[in-house]
Amino acid sequence: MFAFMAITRALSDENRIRALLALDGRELCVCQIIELLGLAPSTVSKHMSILASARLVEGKQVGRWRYYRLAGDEAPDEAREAIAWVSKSLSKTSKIQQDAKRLKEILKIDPEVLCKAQHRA
Amino acid sequence: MFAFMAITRALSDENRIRALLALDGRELCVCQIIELLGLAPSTVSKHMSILASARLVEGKQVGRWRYYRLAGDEAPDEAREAIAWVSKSLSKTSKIQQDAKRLKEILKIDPEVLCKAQHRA
DNA sequence: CCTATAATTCGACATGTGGCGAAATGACGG
DNA sequence: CCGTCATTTCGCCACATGTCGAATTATAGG
Repeated sequence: MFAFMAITRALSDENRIRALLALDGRELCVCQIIELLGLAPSTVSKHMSILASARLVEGKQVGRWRYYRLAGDEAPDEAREAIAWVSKSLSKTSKIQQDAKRLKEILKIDPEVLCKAQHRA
Repeated sequence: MFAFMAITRALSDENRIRALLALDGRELCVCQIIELLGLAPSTVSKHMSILASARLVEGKQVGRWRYYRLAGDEAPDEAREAIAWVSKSLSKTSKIQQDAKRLKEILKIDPEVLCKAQHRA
């Protein structure tokens, strides 16, 4: 029940939903999610840690970068089912499609360059 | 997206989840839900209206009483899928089973008597 | 080592939310 | 109509949460 409520609370914020769906089919570096959502790094970091606590996503450290991806087989059923439900319900909506489009552009940028640009802003 | 977020926000409170699952397979009068959750009538009323706005439940007025039941076929897919997911994930947990047991006792009481008892408390 | 830098943690603030009790609403029975 | 009573609405309070910027941590590369 506790674990389940962690999932529903994690899903109750629109920016977290957008971050979650951005991870559909790929890994993303934190700075790429920052770019997509247009929020402060600290805010995005907190959102991702909430998603990770709920076991909806997993993070892995690669050098200075941290990559997140959707929870895989080792995650609890309820988490994977939640992801499926969210994805099915929203992947066709205009907001999420717009994000997908914007993400394509972001992925073209070398992460190195992206992070430095954020540092200056 | 708006409608979807209404669902996830509705599901992000434990008492609302308990109320939702209590409606699995039956209609309940507001005073019965009040009794189950042990909250003030005004609080329960608000919870139910949040669930209803998200189209997870429907209310119908019968005389002085208002009955709620789970959303049926006319509800959006995402709402019905959410209910299925919640039910599948939680119906076997001890908290929800306890609620089911307690609900059986509550259903034995004449609603008329139940409401009056609450009025005095 | 020392600097630069990606990410997180911390501290502060505004806003949102769950809770209650009191007052309002609406429906039934005299 | 008028009182009774189930429920909702309103006003309020305590607390949770989203957000940011500043300070901190950890890692790569001179």
